Amino acid sequence: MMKPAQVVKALAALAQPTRLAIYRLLVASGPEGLAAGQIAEKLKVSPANMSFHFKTLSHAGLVGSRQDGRFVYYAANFTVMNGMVDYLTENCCGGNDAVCKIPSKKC
Amino acid sequence: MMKPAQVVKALAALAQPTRLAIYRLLVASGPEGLAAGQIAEKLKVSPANMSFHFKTLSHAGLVGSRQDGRFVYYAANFTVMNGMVDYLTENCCGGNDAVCKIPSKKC
DNA sequence: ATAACATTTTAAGAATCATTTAACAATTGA
DNA sequence: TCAATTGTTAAATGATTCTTAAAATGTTAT
Repeated sequence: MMKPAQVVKALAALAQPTRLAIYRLLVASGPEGLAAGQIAEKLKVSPANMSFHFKTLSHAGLVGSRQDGRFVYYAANFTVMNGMVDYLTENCCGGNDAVCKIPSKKC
Repeated sequence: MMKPAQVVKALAALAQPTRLAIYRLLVASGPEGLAAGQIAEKLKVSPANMSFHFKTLSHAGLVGSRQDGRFVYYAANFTVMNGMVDYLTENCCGGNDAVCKIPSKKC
């Protein structure tokens, strides 16, 4: 189970319009990911601001990066998001199945 | 599907140690919820600060409240969290099942 | 080497957020 | 009614965050 501080960091990383949009683009792009510049262009964000947001997402463990030539490719890492959801729904509904409103969760 | 701004608001509401702890207590407490004072005592948070955080969680749609005598009971509302998770995982892995790493999600 | 390209770093300013204190409602019981 | 209990609101302060601009790093092509 993730530690609270790490969950907070992941939630905070996603709680920003630009970063949320970045993350969703990467989620939809699969393991190959996208180059920083492609995302910047698509979202109309300056390179410097892009880097700032990537650092936050990286530091939270939500994305990884690899360098390919002069491009840097970013890709979503689902481990942290899965952990985040598990943390939020842990022990949900006090163990009462009948009452549980979380799909894919057996309370 | 939720609007981005609402998702950001929900994520931001949970991206704070005290509020995350509050929410988890409520998730585990089921539909009956807990009185504000019980949570404040358990988490060692001042009433004023507690109210501040409740307002944030309420405004994000993550919790609801009802008055019972002189107590105010708060309870988790799972709709927004489910919507949040759906939003994050929408179109995940570019539709490639084999690669998907999200349990309970059929890409 | 030199220039062009892709991204990161640094520094600065404005905006937002969390916490505390004190004062304010609302409900119950004497 | 009066006092005690429960919780909210408002104002003030300190800390964090977002954005921009400028300079710097690393990579490729000429």
